[in-house]
Amino acid sequence: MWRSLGVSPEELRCDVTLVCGQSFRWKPIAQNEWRGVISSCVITLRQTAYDVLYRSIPKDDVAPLLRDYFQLHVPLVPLYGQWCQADARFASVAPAFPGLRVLRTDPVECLFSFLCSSANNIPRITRMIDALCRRYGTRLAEVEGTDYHRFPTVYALAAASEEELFALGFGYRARVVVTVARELSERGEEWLYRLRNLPYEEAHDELTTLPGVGHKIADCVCLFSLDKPQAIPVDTHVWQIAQRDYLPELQGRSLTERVYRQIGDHFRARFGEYAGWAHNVLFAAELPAFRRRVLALQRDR
DNA sequence: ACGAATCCTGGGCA
DNA sequence: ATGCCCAGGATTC
Repeated sequence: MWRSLGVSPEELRCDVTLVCGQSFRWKPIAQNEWRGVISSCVITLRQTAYDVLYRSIPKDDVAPLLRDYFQLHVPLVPLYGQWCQADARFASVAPAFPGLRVLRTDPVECLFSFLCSSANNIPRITRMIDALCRRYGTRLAEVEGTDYHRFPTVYALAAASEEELFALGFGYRARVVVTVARELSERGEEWLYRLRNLPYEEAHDELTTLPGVGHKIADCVCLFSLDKPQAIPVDTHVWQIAQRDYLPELQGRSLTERVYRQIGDHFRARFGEYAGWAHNVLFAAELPAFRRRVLALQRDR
């Protein structure tokens, strides 16, 4: 039996939000339906013309969990209005991506997901995370013939062997995952959760003390799981966007630490407190999987 | 401080 | 078929 989340498509659209590389745990199971795991719940979402509906196993009423996960306390429509005012370029792509929110994912899940992201692509990262959960995560339920697992704890990952992860197809990331898991199990998982209470810059710098975590991954974890909406992860796509649309004087330069910071500062100055959310829309418009939407929008004008 | 090579793998492309 | 390039990067030199 479906329950209503009571949120309009302008405030939340699942189609892009769930599969644009913030979380790698959602799978489309039918037209306008997705299934994934949040915490220890297997959740099914259905987008309708007026609302988002949900079902969950085993708990029934996971509305509070979902409202937190989608950060529904943040009104998105006014932010889109503000960003369109601030930037003509944003205004030209935003209509193709209504309701695109930044998720509030679990920090452990977020960190290990992005440790797998280096020199990689979204479909493959999704497969790797899937393998990781199946192998090291607690099994939660079987739904329609598919097993769903909780994301592994750092302690489970710390007990894994590099060889085994390599065999699962992690490549050179196998070592990074195991190393960070062992370091975090010594510091305790709480160390990571406590970063939510620190200012953005401090949380960012703390994260880079972990081996294999540079600016980009630190910013991903800050934005998608640590309540730092001003964090701007500059990946190759954002680097392209910055050179092409915002800071043409950077063309021909390379993405050094200084340049990285300069790009983030530019976005923060332009888009304000929730710059990371705005950046996420521009980023999605750049992904191969969604670029057609932008083209279609521009054709219709 | 900067730039380049290196690391696993899979898909797209010439 | 084969080789090359690139994909949500960090590290080393």
